[in-house]
Amino acid sequence: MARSTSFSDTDVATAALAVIDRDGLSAFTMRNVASEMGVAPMSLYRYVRNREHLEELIVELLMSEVDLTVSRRHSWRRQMTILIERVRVVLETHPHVLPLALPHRLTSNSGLLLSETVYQIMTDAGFTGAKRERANRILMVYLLGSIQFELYGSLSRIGTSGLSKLSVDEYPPLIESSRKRRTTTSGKEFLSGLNIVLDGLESSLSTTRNDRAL
Amino acid sequence: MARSTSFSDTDVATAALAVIDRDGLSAFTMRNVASEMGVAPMSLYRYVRNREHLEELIVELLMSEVDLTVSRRHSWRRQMTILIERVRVVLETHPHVLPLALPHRLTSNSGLLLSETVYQIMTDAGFTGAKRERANRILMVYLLGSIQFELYGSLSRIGTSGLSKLSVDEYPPLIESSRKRRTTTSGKEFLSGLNIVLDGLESSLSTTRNDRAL
DNA sequence: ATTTTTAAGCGTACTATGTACGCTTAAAGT
DNA sequence: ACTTTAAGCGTACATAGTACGCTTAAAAAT
Repeated sequence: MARSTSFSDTDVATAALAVIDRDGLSAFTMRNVASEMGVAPMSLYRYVRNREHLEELIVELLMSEVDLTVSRRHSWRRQMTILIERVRVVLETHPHVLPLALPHRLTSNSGLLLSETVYQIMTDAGFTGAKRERANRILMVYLLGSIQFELYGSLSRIGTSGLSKLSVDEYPPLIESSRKRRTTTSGKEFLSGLNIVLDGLESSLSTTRNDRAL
Repeated sequence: MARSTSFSDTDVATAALAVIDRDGLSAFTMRNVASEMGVAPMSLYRYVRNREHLEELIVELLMSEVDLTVSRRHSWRRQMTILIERVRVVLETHPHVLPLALPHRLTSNSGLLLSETVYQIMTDAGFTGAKRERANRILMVYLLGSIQFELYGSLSRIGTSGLSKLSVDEYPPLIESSRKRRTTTSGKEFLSGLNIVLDGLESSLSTTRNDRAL
């Protein structure tokens, strides 16, 4: 009965993501995103309720980039490794978004789908009841913690060497390069650590009681 | 040769922490903190360079609350459990500060001391070289991830706002799990998960190769 | 083709916040 | 009492989110 919308949720999120990837998180303002879309600042509010809503759209877009299909022919460990590694890769591709992604990941539909997939793999692997709950939690915790560790851990190391006053947003190329230098290493560390966690989970699968003495 | 300072770093951080604990993170503004200290907004800048500096002071204060002394008579698992649990308890006591604590934890002196203590325990436990690095990383990752998970991640916390829009048919296992989470204390989950991680680490201690087939 | 309807698009403006600048003044040492 | 230096702060500005309401384009109805 009236004009149709010019932008989809994805369009808006894509524009915002472009701004963040290009100019850093501090450049993520409603005004900049609107400018990226070629509209006036207030026009953006025809598509999002507020900034937080826009953040949700961004995370939704991000998480939807993760391919959730895994062949069931693989062992559950391999399935899990493939899946979690994919998330890590996607998030590492957009390093500046991480501080947004963490708080919003579970309110996003795609985030829930990821959890759901992890859950499914654990179920097929034979985890049930409390063990499944715990396994699911540990895996998400490991994923979250690793991402966090890479993000702030490596940056603060730079800071120690005398660049601490530089913010991520002010010197994106510097941060970028240091990140790339560490990526292959951190990728190995990530998988190695994941294996340890999977070891622990695997042994819990065959144990009757896990509340061993501390 | 002139007037002496009225406030120490700790004084300032304490005031800021009081504001955050009482009124939440959104109330953490330079003006509010100054008001809490009984001075004008700009007076605060005699004690901190900027807001980020103040954030560092807060985290420093927080982490210094963690008692790092652990009896070496205990097994390394128990020592580690005690230590990490203490951190969790402290952070849980100031839930609103978490979003600040995560980015700043490694720039804080106390944060580094914690890492060192963990490192010491792992060394005494017989971890060396790459295994020790990995073990240390995994433990910090687990701690960070768990805190993050409790803050943003638990589905029960999202409650109505996040899950209500999802039909039960779409995500049955997740709904089921969020129900169970309400009955379990996060502390128990935390320790249970930590045990799994420690299981994995313990087995890595006796294994020559950990790059098992994926 | 004309009219009607409804939302797209946006100019204006207000609020909250961080903080630069520079003046005033209190207090510590002489 | 005097000098010195930083504590304390009033003023002011830039940035960012966003409420409000007007204008207008485009789709539906006639």
